[in-house]
Amino acid sequence: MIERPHLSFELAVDLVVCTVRGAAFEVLLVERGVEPYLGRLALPGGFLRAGEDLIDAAVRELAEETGLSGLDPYLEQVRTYAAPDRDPRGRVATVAYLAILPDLPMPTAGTDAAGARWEPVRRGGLGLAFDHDRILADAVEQARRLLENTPLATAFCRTEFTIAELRAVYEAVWGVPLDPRNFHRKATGLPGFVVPTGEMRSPPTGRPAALFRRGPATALYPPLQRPA
Amino acid sequence: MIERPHLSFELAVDLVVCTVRGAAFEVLLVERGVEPYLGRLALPGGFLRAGEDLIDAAVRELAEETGLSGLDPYLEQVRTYAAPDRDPRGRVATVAYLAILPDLPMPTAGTDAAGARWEPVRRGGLGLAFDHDRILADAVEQARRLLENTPLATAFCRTEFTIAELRAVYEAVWGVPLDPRNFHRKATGLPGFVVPTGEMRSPPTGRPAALFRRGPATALYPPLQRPA
DNA sequence: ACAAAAGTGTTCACTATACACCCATGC
DNA sequence: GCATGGGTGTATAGTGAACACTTTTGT
Repeated sequence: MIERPHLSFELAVDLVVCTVRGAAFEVLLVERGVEPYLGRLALPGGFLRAGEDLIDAAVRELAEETGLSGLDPYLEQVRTYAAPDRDPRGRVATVAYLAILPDLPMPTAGTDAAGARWEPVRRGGLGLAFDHDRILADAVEQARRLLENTPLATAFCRTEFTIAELRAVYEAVWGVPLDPRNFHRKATGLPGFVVPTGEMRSPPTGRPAALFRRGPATALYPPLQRPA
Repeated sequence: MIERPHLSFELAVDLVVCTVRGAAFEVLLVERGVEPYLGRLALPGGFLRAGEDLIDAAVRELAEETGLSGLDPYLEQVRTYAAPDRDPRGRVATVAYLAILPDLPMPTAGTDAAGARWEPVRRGGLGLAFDHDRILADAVEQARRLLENTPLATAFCRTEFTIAELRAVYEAVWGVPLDPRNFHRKATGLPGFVVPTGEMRSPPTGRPAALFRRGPATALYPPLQRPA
C-alpha cells in the first residue's frame, strides 16, 4: 500500500424500492431516527462494509429493510451522487439502486421494516431528506424507460401473472391508460417477453385469464413505446 | 462532525472520451506511467479534489487530458464501479463518465495529452488496465442507446455539420450502414433535432450539402431505432 | 339472461423501407 | 459530358390505434 494523499469518502447505497399496489405506483420510505433530518422521510440505505461490492450492499440493505428473505429482486444501479454539501456529516457519496418488487405483504414487527412504509410516487417530490427527492426522480424516470425496453414490468408481478396485471403495471408507472386489447396482443407477441403456463385464473367476475411467466428475453424488441 | 466508523474510500472519475474519425468509432486512452499496470493502456481519469462534485472532476480531467480548452463537451455519468479488489492499492470507487467530442486536432506536446491516443473501439475489448474494459463496454453501449433517443450524435460533430456527417456518426457507432436518402429525411424531419443554417458546403466532388446546427430538442421522439 | 372481464378480427391511417430519379457541383 | 455525392418522390409493405365482436365465466 503506497501513500494516498487523496480525499477520503464514505460510500453509501440508497435504495429506491418500487412496487405497484392496486393502481398506484409506490416507493418504500423510512422515517429517519437520527440526526441529520431526524423524523424526515428518506430512502432506505446504508454504508458499504468491508469486502462488499455495491450490489452486495444493495441486496443486504433490501433484505434488512423489507424483512423479506429469499426474494429474487430486480436490482439495477441508477447513478451516483457526491455533491460536497449533500451530507452535513462530511463527504459521503451514495450510489442509488432501483429495486422492483411485487406487491407482497411486509413484516411489520421485529425488523427494520417496522419503520418502513409505502408512499405513492407524486410529481413534485415527497419532501425527502438529503437529495433523496432528486434521487427518487432519477430512479423513477429510469424505471419508466426500462419498461419500454426491457421485461422489467414482470418484476412487479408475482411468478405467475395475467396480462391484465402486467398492463396495470404499465398504466401505474407510466400514469396513462392503455387499450387492453392492443396491449394483450403486443405483450403476448413480443418474442421472449412472457410465456404461457397453460394455467388459468378466474377473476371475481368474467372470463378466466391465462397465466404467464416472464420469458427469457432480456430486452424487448421492438420496444413497447409509451405514448407521447 | 460525529464519529464515522465506516469504511473509507477514495473516489475517482474515469473518462470514456469518444469521437468518430473518418469511419471509425474511437476512444481516448493513456499509457500508464506508474504502478500498478505500468505501461498498460487505461482510461484517463483521476481523483476528486476538495470541494469538487463528480461533474466538476470530470470536466477538469477532460480539459487536462485533451489539452483542449473552451470545449463544451457532452458529459454524462455512466455508472460506478467499486469491487473490493478492483484496485490493488486499496478501496477505490470510480465513477465512469461518457464524454463525446468532435474530431479535433489534439495538442501533442507540453500537456497530459502527450501520452494520450485514440484507439478504435473493438468488440472483445482492448486489454486495458483495471476493470477498464468493462467500463468501456458499458459506456459504449450507453452511447449506442443514446444515439437512438437523444441528439447525442450532434455532439460528435462540429458546430456546423452536414447530414452525411451526422449519418457517418450513426454508422460508425452502431457499426451498420444506413440508407443515405431515408436517413436524410428522418434526421431533418425529427422535431428539434437539427436546424438548417442556410449555408452550404461543397464536398471534393458532388453537389454542395446544406449545413445544420444541433436543434433545441433534448430527446428524439419518435426515436431513431437502430436495426435489429 | 345478464354483467363483466378475456381475448380475436378488422379497418384505417400512418410509418418505414427500397429504390427510381433529379439536382448541383468539379473536372 | 461524366462522375460524384446531395436531396426528393413514390410505390409497397408493415405497423399501430381504434373498436366491433366473440368467448367464458359468476350470479
